[in-house]
Amino acid sequence: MAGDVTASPVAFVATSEAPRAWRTVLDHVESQLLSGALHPGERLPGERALSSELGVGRSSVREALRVLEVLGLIRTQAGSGPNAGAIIIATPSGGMSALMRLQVAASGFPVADIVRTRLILETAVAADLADASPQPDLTEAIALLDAMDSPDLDPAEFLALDAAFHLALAEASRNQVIAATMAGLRSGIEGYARAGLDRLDDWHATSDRLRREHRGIVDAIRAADAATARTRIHDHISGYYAETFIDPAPNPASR
Amino acid sequence: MAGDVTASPVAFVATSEAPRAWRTVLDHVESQLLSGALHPGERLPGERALSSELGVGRSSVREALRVLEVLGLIRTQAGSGPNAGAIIIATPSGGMSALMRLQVAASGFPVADIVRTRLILETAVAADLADASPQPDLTEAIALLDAMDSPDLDPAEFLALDAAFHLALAEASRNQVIAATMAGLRSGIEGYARAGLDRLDDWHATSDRLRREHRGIVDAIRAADAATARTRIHDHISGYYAETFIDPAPNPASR
DNA sequence: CCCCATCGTGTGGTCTGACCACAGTAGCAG
DNA sequence: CTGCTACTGTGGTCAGACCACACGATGGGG
Repeated sequence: MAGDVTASPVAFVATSEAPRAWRTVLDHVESQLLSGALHPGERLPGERALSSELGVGRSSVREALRVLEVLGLIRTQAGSGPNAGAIIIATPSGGMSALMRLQVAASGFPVADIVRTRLILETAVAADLADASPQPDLTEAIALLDAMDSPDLDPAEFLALDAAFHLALAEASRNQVIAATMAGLRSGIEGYARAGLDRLDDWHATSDRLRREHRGIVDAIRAADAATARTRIHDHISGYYAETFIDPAPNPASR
Repeated sequence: MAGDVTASPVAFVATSEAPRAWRTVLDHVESQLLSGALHPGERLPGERALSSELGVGRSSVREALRVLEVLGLIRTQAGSGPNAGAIIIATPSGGMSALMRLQVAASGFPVADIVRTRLILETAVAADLADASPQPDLTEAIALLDAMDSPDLDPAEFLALDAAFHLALAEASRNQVIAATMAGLRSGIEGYARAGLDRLDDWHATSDRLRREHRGIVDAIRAADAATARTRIHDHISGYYAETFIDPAPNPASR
C-alpha cells in the first residue's frame, strides 16, 4: 500500500497501471522540471525531436503536451521559427491553470473545495518544513502524535488530536503566508494584495478594471447566473494576481 | 475586455485564441457534463464516433480525452466490448485529480497557494450566492462598492475596501462550509473530518493508517526530504477524504 | 553602409490510415 | 446446460501527410 513513491517524481496517478506512452513524456518533462534541468522560460525540444528521443509516436507526445498545457506548465505556439521553435515552459507553479478552472467549475459540492484548499495548504506546509534550514521545532506535533497512540481513544478524541497535529505542523512552519492562510486566509490575502501594488505600472487602469469587474460579479449574482458569476469572479481574481505576481516568462529572445 | 463569457460553459482558457480542434471536444463533453446530459457512470461515445460527430480528427479527440482523464473527469479502459465500449465518466467533482497533484507538487512559492486557495473559495462563494433561492443580502457588499467609487482613494484605501467587499460576499453566502473556510479553515476541516466518520466502515483500520502516515510525514520532514513529505501528506489527506467522501462511481454494469 | 521587403525553412496543428492487444460477445462443441 | 473458441470492435499507438504560420536569411533599395 505504502508502495514506492519514488517511482515517479510526482506519483502522477495511481500506481501499477498499464504503461502508457504519453505518460513517458509526461514523466520526462516533469522530472526535468522538478529537478531544475528545465527552467521557466526555456523551450522544450520539438515534438518530432521528443518523439524520437523518447521512442514514442508524435501523437503520444502531443497528448502529453496537451496535458501539460492545460496544466499550465507549458505554453505552445504555432509556427515558431526554425531553430528554436518548440514550447515555452511557463512558471511551474503557474497561476490558475485551465484545469483548475474546470475543476472548480465542475465541482458542485463544497467538500471538494475544502479538500482542495486543505490539500494545497498542507502540502505547502510540509514542503516548507522539510526545506527549512534550521530544523523546525516539531515538539508539539510529536507530542500530539504520542497522545494519539493511546489505544482507547474514541474517534472524536482522535480526530481532535489529528486536527491539532495538522495545525501544529502549520504553526511550526515559519512561512508567514501559509500560517496566515491556515489561520484565516483573510490577512494573508490582504497582505499579498498590498504587496502586489509595487508591480503595477498603472494603478489607475487596474483599479478601474477592478471596479468594473466587481459590478459585473454582483450583477451576475443578482441575476442568479451562476455560470457567469463563476467565470467573472475567476477572471477577476486571477487577473489581479496575474498582473501583480505571475510572471508569464515570455520568450527571452524576443527583442 | 469583458467579452463573451457565455461562449464556453467554463471559459476554459483565456478567450480570443485560435480555435483548436481538441477544444471543441473538451467543450462538448464539458457542457454535457455541466448540463447534466451526461451523468457519472455513463459512457461517452467511442473515439471514432466522437470524431465524426464533432467533425474533428481522432487525434484531436484523443488529446481532449487525455486532458479530461488527467483532470479526473473520465476514465478510459482499453479493449472494451463491442457495443458499449468507450469511456466512463467519473464524478465530476472528482476528488484530487492527477493534475491537482502535479500542480501542488510543482508549486514552489506560496503565492500560488494563496491564489489557488482564494480562487477556489471565491468561486464557490459566487456560485452559492448566485444559486441561492431567496436572493442573498448584498447590501453590505454594494455599499462597499459605492465607497470604492470615490475618486480620490489611494491604493491602500481601495484595497482595504476591496478586501472588505470580497469578505462581505463570503459572509453573504449561507454556505456554512465556505464561510467557515473563509474565516478560518480550521473549523471547517474539523467539522468535515468528523462528518466523514459515518462513512467509514472500519474506523480501526483507518485510524491505524492515519497514525502510520503521520509518522511518515514527520519522518520525511525531519529528513528534510521535501519531495517525500509532499507526497506523503498529499496521500494522507486525499486518502482520508477519498475514504469518507469521494464516490469513485465504478462501472455500474460490473455487478 | 543601413534598412526593409521577400522568400525559404521548420514548427505546431490537424487529419487520415493503419496495426496491435484486449475485452466482450456470439456461436459452436461437448 | 456448460465450457471453449473464434469474432468483433474498442482504445492505444504509430507513421505519414498536409496546412498555416513565425522566424531567420537573403537581397534589393535607400
